[in-house]
Amino acid sequence: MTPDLNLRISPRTVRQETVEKLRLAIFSGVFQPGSRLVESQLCEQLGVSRPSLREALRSLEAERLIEIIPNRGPSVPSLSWEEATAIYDVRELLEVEAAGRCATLIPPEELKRLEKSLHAFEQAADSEDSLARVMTAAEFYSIILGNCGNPILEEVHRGLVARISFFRGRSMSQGGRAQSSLQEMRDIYDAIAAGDEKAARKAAKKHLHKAKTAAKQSMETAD
Amino acid sequence: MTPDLNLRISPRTVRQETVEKLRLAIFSGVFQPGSRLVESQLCEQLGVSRPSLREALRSLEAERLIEIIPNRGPSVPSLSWEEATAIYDVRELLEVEAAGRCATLIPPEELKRLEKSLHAFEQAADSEDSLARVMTAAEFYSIILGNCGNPILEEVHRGLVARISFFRGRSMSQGGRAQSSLQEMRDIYDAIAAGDEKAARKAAKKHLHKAKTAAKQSMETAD
DNA sequence: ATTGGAAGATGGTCTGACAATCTGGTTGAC
DNA sequence: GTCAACCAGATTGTCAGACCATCTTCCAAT
Repeated sequence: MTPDLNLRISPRTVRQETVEKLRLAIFSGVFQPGSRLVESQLCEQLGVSRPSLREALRSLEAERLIEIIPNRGPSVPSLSWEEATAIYDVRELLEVEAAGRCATLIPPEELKRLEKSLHAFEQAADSEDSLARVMTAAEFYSIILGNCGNPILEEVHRGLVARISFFRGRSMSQGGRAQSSLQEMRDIYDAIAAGDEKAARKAAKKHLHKAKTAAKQSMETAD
Repeated sequence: MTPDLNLRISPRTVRQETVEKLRLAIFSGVFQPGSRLVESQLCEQLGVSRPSLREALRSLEAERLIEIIPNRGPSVPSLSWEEATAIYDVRELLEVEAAGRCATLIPPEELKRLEKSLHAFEQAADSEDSLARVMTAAEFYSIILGNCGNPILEEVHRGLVARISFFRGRSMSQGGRAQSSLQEMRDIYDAIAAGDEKAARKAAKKHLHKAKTAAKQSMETAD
């Protein structure tokens, strides 16, 4: 068995970079939800031609990161609370399963990485950098999903999390949320480290429920 | 509250039709897995320009229905058994949840539709039309997923099912598979009709396990 | 005030072109 | 005869420019 023959260099095309730049812009909130994205403006800002930009927009549309209405063009969708709830529910389904599988499957070196990422989140939780909180928390999940033995689970999860990144940023900024989140993540880590599948599922479920509640509150107190 | 103002006509663009035509072509096996899709040829066959075609290809790429390697172009990915297994496992997670929710949520008229689609599958199972079997079975699931109260669950499920359509066609052609599938689907229907959430989950789980096993066998007996 | 239409903005689509890269076969050296 | 280097064709990546269809907005006429 050849070990991960990923040596194939993949030339970075203009379109790929465009997709990544736009994706990052959406995550970081440069484009507010509901705002329209005008092709000619984006072309100028990104320095790419219209065909390249449009291909990039199609990719993002298929990822559901933007909406494209015929003859009106692309815009950043503003998630309703109903949709966000639906996403959180599916996330719960996936994360609980992943945490459970991870508890029996994760190799020692990956467990080490998980511990490190937990510490990184701990530091971020103490700081005021809400972007760092979201990033380190995402890293923590990413390791769990990456070690659940099912790449599809990971892929689907990534897609869903991307769509609620806007909510995560806000709920993580809530007073006290980061600290309680940290405790919940510690519980997940402890369960996985102990190889206790059932406890891992339970901890993951609890964490998701709390995250959902926090998101809802941040929603209601907004503007 | 205005009731579902979906009157907004959506003009069918060239690109949308191109996406649908290509998707259908992949489902029905016109493009064999592993085969390359040459842009210039597709343009001629579909009667669209290269920009339009390329946008359509980007959409399909994001849906994971095709793979695009830089400087080598698009091709239909040939699913390994490992990947197919991973997809079946996630499908199970989603379908079990959907069947369970559906049991308590489905309104009477939708239950009627579900019954009808079960009968349609029954007829298809007796015939030799394997495409009809796959289509009617898909309809059955579609109704369940559409009434689970979570549109995201439905959306993710649709995406996954699309990727294993190739396998479904083959396993449905296996001797006896359609009949045993019919019985399993009856069990799911009965549980939902009775409003028995637990039984619905159990039946859905059993069905998926059997479908997975059948897919594996059809895989092993192939060329 | 409402309706109707005209003008500008924007997206949808096409044509054509050129450069970068890949592929396969041919040639040449050993 | 085998292997390596190389060259030509095929294919994709990217761009520029254009045109028509549609939407939006604003102004004028009733």
